[in-house]
Amino acid sequence: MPSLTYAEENYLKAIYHLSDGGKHNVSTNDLSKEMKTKPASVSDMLRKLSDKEVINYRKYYGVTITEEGKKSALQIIRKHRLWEVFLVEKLMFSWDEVHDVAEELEHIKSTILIQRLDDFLGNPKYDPHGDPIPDEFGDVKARPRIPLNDLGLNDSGQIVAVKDSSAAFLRYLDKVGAYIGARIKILDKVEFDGSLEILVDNKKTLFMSKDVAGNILIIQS
Amino acid sequence: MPSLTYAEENYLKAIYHLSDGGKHNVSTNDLSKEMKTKPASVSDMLRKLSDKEVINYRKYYGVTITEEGKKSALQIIRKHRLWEVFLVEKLMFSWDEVHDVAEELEHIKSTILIQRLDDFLGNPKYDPHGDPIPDEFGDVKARPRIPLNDLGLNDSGQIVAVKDSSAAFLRYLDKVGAYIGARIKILDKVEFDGSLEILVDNKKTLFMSKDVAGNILIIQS
DNA sequence: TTTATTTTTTAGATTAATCTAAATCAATAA
DNA sequence: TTATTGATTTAGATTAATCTAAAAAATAAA
Ligand SMILES: [Mn+2]
Ligand SMILES: [Mn+2]
Ligand SMILES: [Mn+2]
Ligand SMILES: [Mn+2]
Repeated sequence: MPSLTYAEENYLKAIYHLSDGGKHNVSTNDLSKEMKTKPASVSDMLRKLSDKEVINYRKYYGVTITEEGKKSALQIIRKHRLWEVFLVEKLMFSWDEVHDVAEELEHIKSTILIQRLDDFLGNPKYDPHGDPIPDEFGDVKARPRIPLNDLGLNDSGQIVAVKDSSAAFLRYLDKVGAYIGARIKILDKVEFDGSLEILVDNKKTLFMSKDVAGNILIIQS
Repeated sequence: MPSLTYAEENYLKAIYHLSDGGKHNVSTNDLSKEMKTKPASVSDMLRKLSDKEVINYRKYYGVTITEEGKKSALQIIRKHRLWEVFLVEKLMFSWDEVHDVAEELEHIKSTILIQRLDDFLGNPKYDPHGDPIPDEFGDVKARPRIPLNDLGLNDSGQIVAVKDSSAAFLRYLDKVGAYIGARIKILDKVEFDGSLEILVDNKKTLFMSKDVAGNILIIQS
């Protein structure tokens, strides 16, 4: 694996995410938006990443991630998610507080550190937002997850992840009492605006907008 | 406290240490040696640190650290040492493995992270090398410590810290069975080369060179 | 108290990561 | 199929952290 700078790691991770794990092409403008840098800066960075052979770059046609790049990206994601677990499980952070700190911790370079952190945490399979943690070889246990939106009336399932990990969204979920692991059932779907009424843990009913429901990921059952 | 870059933090910490906590003046060449950079680079950096008012810099006459600078340095040292405790106590690192990783972790910017790490570790007062951990206000519980060298024949005491934290030295101590907390007594002092014979925990006798003894710190008793 | 030596600073480059402004390419629309 | 538009790249700067080589200042030696 080529050695990447801090900034290169962040770009590569963004490319991995925006391409949905390498499935699609990513454009300069999309990256520019994601990274909050100007398109010109992105072009510069793409040349560097291409030189290091972690992406395939054809000028004017966007990028795809290489197999090598995917491996590197998955190691960064692994670190990010393990640190998130550490912060929540051991340091009592709430799930809306961990992202920015993990964004820094993910760049600490030490293989042994991550191995031992993984063991210390009991080799967790998912992070606090329900996202799978790649193993040391980059293998990911992907569960099939669908947006809460896609359930029909009277369907039921379990919340397993969130699509949006912003503090604002997570705090909203805390407030209304939606959490990962919660069992839910669709009591009503409003035609007009796509909003839902759901039953949480056979106990509490909850109204939520289409927008919110689209960011909650479910395993149907 | 002014915000410092990664490199600025490392220089400031070096200045703090080389000046023995602000007691002495530090020269450009000394810093250059410590930081493994050229004197020219040090001069550049001193101007920057001076602009941020963490050091007093008089061209050609070296630097002293300001009160503000001392505070900043102590926060970095606090983080470094807390992370070292974490690595040893929780992740099963040995005391000779922690330094380089802590050197990176100390730069993670998050007040809440350090507060919670401190609590998680049970508010330790000393790091794995016996060095005191400054509290959140920068207050340090300094114990009087003397080099093992300075003890006289039949004097006894307890190992509380090491002066040299290099992996080589620490592994040597592991090998011969000297550790922090060990009770020791001077059985013999060789005039010729300053080497010592000591009794460890009333059990095991140990020979060590003057050089080694000078890097072991003791509280006499 | 001159001269020589050592230390320190300045000048001028380089690399990484960013920016703005200008140029260029590709896709779309007439 | 050409013109327009929007996306992307290139050119030229800037800031941070380093370097080498040269100049200047302080210290030590004669
Ligand atoms: Mn990051
Ligand atoms: Mn996450
Ligand atoms: Mn450091
Ligand atoms: Mn230490």
